[in-house]
Amino acid sequence: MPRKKDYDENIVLEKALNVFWENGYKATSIRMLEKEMGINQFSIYSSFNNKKELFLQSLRKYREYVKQNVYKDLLKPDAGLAELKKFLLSSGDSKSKKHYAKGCLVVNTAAEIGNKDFEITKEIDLYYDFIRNMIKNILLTAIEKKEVSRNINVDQQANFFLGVMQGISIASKTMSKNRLTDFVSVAIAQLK
Amino acid sequence: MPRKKDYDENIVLEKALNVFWENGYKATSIRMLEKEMGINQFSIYSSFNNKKELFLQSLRKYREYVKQNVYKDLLKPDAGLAELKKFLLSSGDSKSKKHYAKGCLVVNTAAEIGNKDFEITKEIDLYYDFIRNMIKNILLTAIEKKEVSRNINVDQQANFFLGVMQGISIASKTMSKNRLTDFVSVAIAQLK
DNA sequence: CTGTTTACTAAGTAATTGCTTAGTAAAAAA
DNA sequence: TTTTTTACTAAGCAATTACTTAGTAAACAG
Repeated sequence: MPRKKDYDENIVLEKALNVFWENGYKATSIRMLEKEMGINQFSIYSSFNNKKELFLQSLRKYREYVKQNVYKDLLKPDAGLAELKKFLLSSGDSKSKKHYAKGCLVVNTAAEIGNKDFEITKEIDLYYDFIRNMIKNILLTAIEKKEVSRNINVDQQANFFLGVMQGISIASKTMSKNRLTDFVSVAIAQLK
Repeated sequence: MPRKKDYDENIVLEKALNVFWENGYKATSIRMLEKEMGINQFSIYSSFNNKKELFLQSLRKYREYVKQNVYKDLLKPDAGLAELKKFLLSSGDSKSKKHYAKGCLVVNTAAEIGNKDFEITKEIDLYYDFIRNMIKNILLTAIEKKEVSRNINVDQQANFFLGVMQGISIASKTMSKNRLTDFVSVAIAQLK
């Protein structure tokens, strides 16, 4: 019977995800991936077929990652206006931690590849669906908790905050914390 | 005395701008530029020094371009709430015209290069300053015209709409017209 | 005309791109 | 142990990358 793989595909995929996140799709070379994933090119191709499929799998892994990390608090069933506020206001702080903000991998990908590749666009859509749904649930909870008016249009507001989050991802790369806070504050305040 | 150039540097720069706009910085090769600009590589290098400087000049040209085209109506001294509304609501329509939306070159560049290159970041900042200032003037006019309350925080609102416009640029690449309209409608409605 | 200066064409540079292949190592069924 | 199957290393592939260089063409002062 065959020899066993020396590496865990899940672990090297997460490392690949981080290289793509740091550099973007085009600017990430197989040699960079080889180095960061800690395996030979041959192994990359035997496990992930080609660069694009490795990227597609990275996008899927990213969705998993943010659910368990970035959006953890927002996904709790009782998350309401307070959690949304806290999350958005802290979105600008990532810049102070690191030398520069990486932004959201999906937003970066939308900017780089947009609607040019069908399969990549499908992954972008899936990510947006996830965000939109999460926000919708938060708003419904906020209504239950009487934190916001019953009269708000939940779907419309979910699309608004999805757009705002795309803006934040870009803005956090170059804009100052104060200006980002202005942006987010107005977005939240309009919920009355 | 020397021979004259066979091409107009202003014209070929505008063509270069469009190649960068369509493909992004990294994905644009000198061969592509050579072909679209209609001149030999030697001429590109003799006029623009290297790829990065050609890109920096393209970013400056882009600012000129949008002032004379995209933001023309918004830059009129009497532009107020009506013009802002009209502009934002029509931002999503660019998608219906073309096969896919190119978005804003500066937003695409912010996503691709972010804060990694000092000179490029400087150009991004200059563009944002221009947008922020334009919005501020529109809001001041809108107050004069009593279209919005005297009590709004003009600087804060300008940063808000700057963020919204970054969101629109990304969102217009993959999101549907209806969802974009939701996003923009809420952004405008909060001005009361 | 001649001489000087710059612009052109076209070929070439080394380095890097995504991907493959030839040869060897290891795991376990027989 | 032998055989089969897959995983590894390392070298190699053609194509493309940003950029240069050698040689020729054109503009015009003298």
